[in-house]
Amino acid sequence: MNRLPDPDPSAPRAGATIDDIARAAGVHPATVSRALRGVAGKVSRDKRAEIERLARELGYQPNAVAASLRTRQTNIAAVVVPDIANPLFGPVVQGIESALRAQRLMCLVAQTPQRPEERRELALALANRQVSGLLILAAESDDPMLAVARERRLPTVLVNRGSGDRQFSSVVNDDRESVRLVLEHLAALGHRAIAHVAGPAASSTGRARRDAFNEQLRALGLPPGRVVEAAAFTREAGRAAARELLQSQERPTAVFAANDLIALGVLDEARARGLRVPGELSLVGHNDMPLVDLIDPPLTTVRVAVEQMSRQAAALFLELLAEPALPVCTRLLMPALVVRASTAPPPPAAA
Amino acid sequence: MNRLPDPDPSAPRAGATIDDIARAAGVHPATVSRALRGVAGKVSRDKRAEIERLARELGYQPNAVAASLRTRQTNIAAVVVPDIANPLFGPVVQGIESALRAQRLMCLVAQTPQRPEERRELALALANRQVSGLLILAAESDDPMLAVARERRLPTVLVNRGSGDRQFSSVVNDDRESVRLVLEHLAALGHRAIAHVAGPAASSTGRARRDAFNEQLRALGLPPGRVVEAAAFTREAGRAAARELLQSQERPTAVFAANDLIALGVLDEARARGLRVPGELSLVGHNDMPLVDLIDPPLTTVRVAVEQMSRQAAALFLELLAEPALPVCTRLLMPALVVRASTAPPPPAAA
DNA sequence: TTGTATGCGTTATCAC
DNA sequence: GTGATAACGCATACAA
Repeated sequence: MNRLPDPDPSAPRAGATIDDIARAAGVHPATVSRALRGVAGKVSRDKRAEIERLARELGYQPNAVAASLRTRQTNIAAVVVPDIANPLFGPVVQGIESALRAQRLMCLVAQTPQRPEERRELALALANRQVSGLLILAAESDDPMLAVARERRLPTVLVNRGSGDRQFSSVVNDDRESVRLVLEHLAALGHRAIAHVAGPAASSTGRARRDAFNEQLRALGLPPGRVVEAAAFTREAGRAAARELLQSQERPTAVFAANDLIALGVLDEARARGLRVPGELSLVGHNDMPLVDLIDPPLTTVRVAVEQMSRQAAALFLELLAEPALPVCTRLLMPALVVRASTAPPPPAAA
Repeated sequence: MNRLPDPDPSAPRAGATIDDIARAAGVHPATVSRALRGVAGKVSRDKRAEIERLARELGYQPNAVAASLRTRQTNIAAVVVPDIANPLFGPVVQGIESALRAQRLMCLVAQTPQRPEERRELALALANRQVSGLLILAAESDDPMLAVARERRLPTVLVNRGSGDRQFSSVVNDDRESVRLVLEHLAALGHRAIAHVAGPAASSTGRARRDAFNEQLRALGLPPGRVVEAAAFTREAGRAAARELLQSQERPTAVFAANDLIALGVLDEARARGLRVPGELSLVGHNDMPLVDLIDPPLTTVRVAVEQMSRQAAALFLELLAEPALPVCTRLLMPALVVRASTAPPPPAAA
């Protein structure tokens, strides 16, 4: 015999189960289960009422873990994000959570570990918890998490990064368009010496924007621009990268930063060197994160359709849950240039 | 008989269970369980090795849901937060998640619904999923979630809001100290007509800062200041509240906003009215959120010990899990004034 | 419409 | 050390 006295010997309060209700109502547990879940046309009007009354009376609360074990579904979405505090990812997660919870899905949120091994472990842990699927923000290329997703056949949506091999559905900003908008704007102002502070090569957006940068420069008939790589999408990394860029002899007249944070770092460095922005140096960021409209000077940047991104990601995820065999698809989001005051024509001398 | 063909008739890939391994190894499932969990001194060296080998070979992955059902613990912490995208809460959640995952706890993150009824439902849903406990950010007073936490005996930590009735442990900024720092600073600059744009009365920080405002004004021998209430902790609400404040005849010479977002709204409104900040109006925010150092003018504000907050919240939560009967405790975090350029002496005429 | 039987995958107790 | 057994709480196929 096993009365399971293990977990807690003090046995605070049992908490009624379906069996308790069945006993009280003089019916079989199966009937209670059906009644409480409102299975249509399967339980008589009065019995149902009685069962519901008793459930309320006994303070019955269903055990979702037990139900999950039986039905093999948890209704939990795993959201994996590099950094919740990031001003781009935060809003995306917030949008995803809202959309998903409206469909009765809860979100297990985990931050992406650095080491590949830990990433793999994370994905495995998530899979072992039987999550319904994965939403991965800013996955890196060849991410071990993707391998796990494939092995375990987890419905997966990539957000803000495409899968190079088109193995997973994704929702991403159209980075080539972003870059085109920026460069056209700078070219129209008269800039020809344009540099790019790229994001880490490990990130697909980092690579995509860098490639597009070179490509669009050519397309616009501009000379090749210098590219330096920031070690991360942070203000500090941006500043470090800018140091290299701004101390050289042929200083660019305009800098396109891979994201706003990096742009702020560039701004820090320009300030430190006494360079006026935009007088001596034009600066463009990317993402239009909150408050960049209030800094001095208000930052010209590219607005990513964050709301669309989270909406579409959630929608795609739900489709995938409903139809796991759904063909892989990529949804491109159109960016918009937001011209503010950090860009101006180049100084006469340099033009 | 029931082979449970219900969930998925296509039956993609079984996925080995403990029983499969037991069969393959010619031992009892219980032994496999013990071996795989590394229960000390309970299974022979060689049998364990063999079992581990087979587990690897069969690609065994434990089903955490089943284990949770049996052990009655999920190792999932529920983090409830008004808005993940909020520049204060985002970092707090990020810190909590990091600290908790280091202890093998996953975070179910949910955003606080507006309606009390929905809040109650959320808390119930969380409890029904058998989460190990709750971390609630910015709980409102008389929050139905707290009632559920009590009823269901869920280990609960309140973050950035105290529970009025001291029923729950909490980690909060010392708001009285915050206000003291601000008012001393403004008084030292020579301000006497100081107003406060308060947060919603429903929030404990809103109330706490407002009360402290009146109290500290008296303590410093300053005349009572006007208080207007913003409908929410947002830039828009701040602007709306400021409208009321700045159009009146006896305009204050300094405004203390309940948080930075509200302060930005006040700044918007001041700008719209052609008021120079800090020349004609000094402005102080609260929280020192990212980028307020870069806006024009750089905002004088109060820095909340965000990292400490998440660290302590996680630590307190873990203590509570280990010892549910832990006496209720409140951990106060010391704020720091960050003086930047949005504050200056009042204009001569008004001084 | 309701009851019966069984299993989801794991772990704890008890006896050997 | 190991096996046998019995749950954890719920939900379904099937029979009645």
